[in-house]
Amino acid sequence: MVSNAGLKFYLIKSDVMLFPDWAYKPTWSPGSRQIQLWHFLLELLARGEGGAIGWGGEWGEFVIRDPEKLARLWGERKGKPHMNYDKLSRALRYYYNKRILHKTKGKRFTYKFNFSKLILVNYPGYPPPAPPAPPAPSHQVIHHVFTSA
DNA sequence: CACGGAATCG
DNA sequence: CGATTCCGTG
Repeated sequence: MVSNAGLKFYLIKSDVMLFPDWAYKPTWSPGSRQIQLWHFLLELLARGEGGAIGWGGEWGEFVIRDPEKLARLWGERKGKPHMNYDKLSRALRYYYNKRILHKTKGKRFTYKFNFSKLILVNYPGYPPPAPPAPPAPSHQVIHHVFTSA
């Protein structure tokens, strides 16, 4: 992992993933509030932990390989020992209206992040006035994905 | 499994 | 507000 100009880069299965700092808050920031579910999912995905959850075919798509294990992990993080996939998935469904996630229909346990909307929802000041970064060619494509609506 | 209303909580 | 809990419906 490499930090640079408020952005973090993660190497995952030979793909370079980029998350803005605010999007990668495994712990609670200055505001000191509880971890959010989609933060938690990005955290597991970024680590490429592989077991419970992993990236899917399309950009931003992910597949829950072991739903009950994921629920158990999530429950541990939140101190909810009775967490299960039924309840976790309800929380995911609430993300549909918030435009953070949507379901990949037909594909079991498969959802997809709306990365650009994620930025709008959680970082109202986006995009920053001056994004003058002279990015390395390898990062430029991905940076563009994030900055375009 | 997936969806979404409703009540409830911290 | 962002879940958690519970549950009826398809």
